[in-house]
Amino acid sequence: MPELPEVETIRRSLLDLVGTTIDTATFSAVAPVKHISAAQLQMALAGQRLMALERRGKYLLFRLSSDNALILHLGMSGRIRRVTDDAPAPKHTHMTLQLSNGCALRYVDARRFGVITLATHALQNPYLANLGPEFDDPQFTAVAFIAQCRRHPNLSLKMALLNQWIVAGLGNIYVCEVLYEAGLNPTRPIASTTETELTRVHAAIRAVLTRAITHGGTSLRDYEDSWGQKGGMKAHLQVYGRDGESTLDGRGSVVRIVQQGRSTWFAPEIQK
DNA sequence: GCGATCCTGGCC
DNA sequence: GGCCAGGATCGC
Repeated sequence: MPELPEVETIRRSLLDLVGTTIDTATFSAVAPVKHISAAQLQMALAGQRLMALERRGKYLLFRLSSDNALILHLGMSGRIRRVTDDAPAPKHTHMTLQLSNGCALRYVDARRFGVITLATHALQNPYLANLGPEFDDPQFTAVAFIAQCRRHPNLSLKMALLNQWIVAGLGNIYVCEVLYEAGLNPTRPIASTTETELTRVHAAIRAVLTRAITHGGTSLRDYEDSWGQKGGMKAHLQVYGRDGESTLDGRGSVVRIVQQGRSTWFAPEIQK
């Protein structure tokens, strides 16, 4: 479900918990814990102080006093909720962190496409190993972006932005929005694009993600931050989910196509 | 590259 | 019952 802006919004909603200690960590029998057993992870988390909360692409990183980091990915349906009472855990609660301030964090993920894992110091973890740069990294320049794109000439623009190695954090919503803003057809292969066009894509990535974070992400169905607050970016989407309608700004009409099994929305008259 | 696959749930 | 869903990996 969540892309970079949603994960970033969740991260910010958790920042007041930095400095608290994880008293206990418990897992469901089918928790999507990877590369370590739930029992080992439970031991690695108990008694740990939460030193910092970071984000890498769509991954949320809980830095621990042991120098390890708890890594969470929310997949399609993952949510993180905080609770201060002892209300029963909702269905599909796969991890509960009981914190020293009396608050508990719940990781809820119906489809279990998410990931719960542990990284050692320096964030050694296979899930983070092949991630591309952050969109706001000073080293993520238009020149660097174009150079990475040119290594994959056969990829369509849609697929190039959706994989996580050219730039990290984009998902289906924001890829559609970025390509609308750049005025490019999502089916265009990288090889057919000019430097100018890719420079526009680079600028659009930065603009769209920044705007989405400002609005607290996009709540289509069930995305909320850890307080249960929905994001307001949906009201600003130009093309995503609007097949048969006009773009939000009224400049064109939106169609839906399918690329490698994923829906793409775009406005053919505007995106060439 | 492309489709299949991992899952559950909501909607038509 | 069928289709769709904010993701990513793994085959051929």
